Amino acid sequence: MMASVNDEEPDCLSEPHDCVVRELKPADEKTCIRAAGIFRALGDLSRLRLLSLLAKQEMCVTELTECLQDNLPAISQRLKLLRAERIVATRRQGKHIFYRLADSHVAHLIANGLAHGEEPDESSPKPFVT
Amino acid sequence: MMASVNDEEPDCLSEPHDCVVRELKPADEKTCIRAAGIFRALGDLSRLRLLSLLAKQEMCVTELTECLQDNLPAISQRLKLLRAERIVATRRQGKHIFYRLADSHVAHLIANGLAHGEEPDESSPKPFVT
DNA sequence: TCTTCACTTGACGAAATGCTCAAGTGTTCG
DNA sequence: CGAACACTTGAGCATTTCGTCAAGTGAAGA
Repeated sequence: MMASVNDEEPDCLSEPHDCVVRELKPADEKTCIRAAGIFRALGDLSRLRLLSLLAKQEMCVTELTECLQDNLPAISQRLKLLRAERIVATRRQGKHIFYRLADSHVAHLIANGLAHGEEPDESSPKPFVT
Repeated sequence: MMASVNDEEPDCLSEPHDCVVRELKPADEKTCIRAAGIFRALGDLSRLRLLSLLAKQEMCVTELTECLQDNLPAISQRLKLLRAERIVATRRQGKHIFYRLADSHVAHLIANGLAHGEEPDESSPKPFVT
């Protein structure tokens, strides 16, 4: 079950090359967990499409359904996950529930990601098979 | 197989409330696909930890293995995926292969995500069950 | 050339994820 | 109150994804 950690001293490290940085630690664990959760939530095509709409303006579920041409429970499930990650926030108005991006930080993240996605590709996009 | 698109006119839209935005379209499809791919790649705890190291400095695979206390094939698989998404780039130096973040855009995205992850949580983090 | 080191790849099983359908909540209006 | 509307939730299934082990590749040095 445990990952078999490489406890043998590799020559690579005992016999140092340019940079030996064995002491360097990854970012704080909780921070990573939270950030990974956000990225994972953004890392789904259907959810990102939905968020690209909410980045433009607040919308209710039925409107999202209409704009995305998808069925309502599917949208609702996605919104539920996005709410759990606090990427979107809600507001009730009568029978309608309006969704919006939770904060400007999230909005920037999405805008930046989409901006990067727009960049021209030198080589092929590579759909990556595991 | 096809999503059962809501082709009935919902009262919600025929009888407009504050904003009726049925014409609003999500961001360009290719852009979304590419962006979602990047976000998905960042949205895994192990990979994000790895990237948080590369955000600090270029490292070879063995060094990453040491810093992350994980086994080498696992790291290599993650790097393969990150390379496919062009999030990291490589450089060969003798027997070593050094990895670094592919560009500053990606670096910003990671930095922003981690910064957001650091923010204090008002309510519970909610590990979201599907 | 033959070995060693550094790393990559393929294959397979376990776990997580996403969608769909059916049923359930909560709000408004007659 | 009771029906209609807007949405949420639960369960089950089909994929996708991730880690692990074993085998493979490529550069460097003896």
